[in-house]
Amino acid sequence: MVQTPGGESLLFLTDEQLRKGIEAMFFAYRGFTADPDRILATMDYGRAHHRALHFIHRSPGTTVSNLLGILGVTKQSLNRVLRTLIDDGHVRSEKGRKDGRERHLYLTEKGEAMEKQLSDAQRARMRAAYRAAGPAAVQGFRQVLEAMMDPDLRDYYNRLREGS
Amino acid sequence: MVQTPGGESLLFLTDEQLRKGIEAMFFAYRGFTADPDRILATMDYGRAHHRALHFIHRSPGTTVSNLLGILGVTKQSLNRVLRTLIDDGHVRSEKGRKDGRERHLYLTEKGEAMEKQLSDAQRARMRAAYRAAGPAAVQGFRQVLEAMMDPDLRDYYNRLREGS
DNA sequence: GAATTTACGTCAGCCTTGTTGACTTTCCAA
DNA sequence: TTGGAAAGTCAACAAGGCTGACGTAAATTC
Repeated sequence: MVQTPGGESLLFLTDEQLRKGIEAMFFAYRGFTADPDRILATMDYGRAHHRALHFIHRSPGTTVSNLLGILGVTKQSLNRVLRTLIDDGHVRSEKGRKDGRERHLYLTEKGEAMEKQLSDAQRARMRAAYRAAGPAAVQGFRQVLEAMMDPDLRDYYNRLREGS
Repeated sequence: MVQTPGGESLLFLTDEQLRKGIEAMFFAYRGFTADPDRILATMDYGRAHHRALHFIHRSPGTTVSNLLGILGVTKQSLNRVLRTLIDDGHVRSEKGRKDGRERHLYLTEKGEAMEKQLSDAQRARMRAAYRAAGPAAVQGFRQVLEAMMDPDLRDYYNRLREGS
């Protein structure tokens, strides 16, 4: 048992522990995306569409460049996804009133319904995991994930509806 | 504040909390893969190669079909990746002694060196996050992630070097 | 001993989602 | 009024998933 001068355990910082953490992230992320992926496969959409829907739902009226920053893809890549969502009537794009260059993005009713279907499935898995692990574990979960983010993404994360 | 009859807080199960957890997973996973991705880009490899290296390092002598189960891809997809790793001398494939149909996979010295370079970077980020969050948080982190996995993947996860 | 099954490899073709690079249109602001 | 930012679009390409089909060697079963 490794002990610091102060007496706290450092067992959790061994390479073996760190590898377990890495593997946990890998396998958990698979579970995390599995349910929405199954639903998306039945429609003609992919994970990229889900991500766009999620963040537009979360920040209605967000601009394209804001979304680019959050998603970390090129505008060509985002545009392809956005194009299909708009054409299919899931997303509405509105020219900015103040700055006419910007496009503000909103979900239509149809888009909201689809977002709900996807996030219901994803939240169900998250809820089950939270319930199984308990509130204290959930707090630790969030703390470690937050510490793992790149600083600029952490800012985005914290600004998304100051809900904590 | 939502309270159960027993008195524990259920605030952590609100939709808003669940959404924050979903976003935390999304942003954290980006950070999680960022460092190895940067290194891989300089070589001619991708994330798929990293995954194969990781699990071959972890379970030397593992078979192709075992790896297929862990990674959850088709053999055609894995084979493309494995082919280049073998051709480049990072992975060695050995016909099974007991069962000659199986191929057992090992990292060469070169492969071990590359795996180390990648996992050093990934562990450094994980270590920093663990250190920032503390041992109690790490335990919670692992609990929630484990609960989020599909059951069969959880079994794989637990069988990977019974290190806990 | 023959037939079947299993493990692996490979060819061909397709899709999604990422990338660069170049170019246009629109529009704000100095 | 002009320079630059925001957005959209076209073209081409790559990684890494997928399906389906087929071949071979080895083990297993009948």
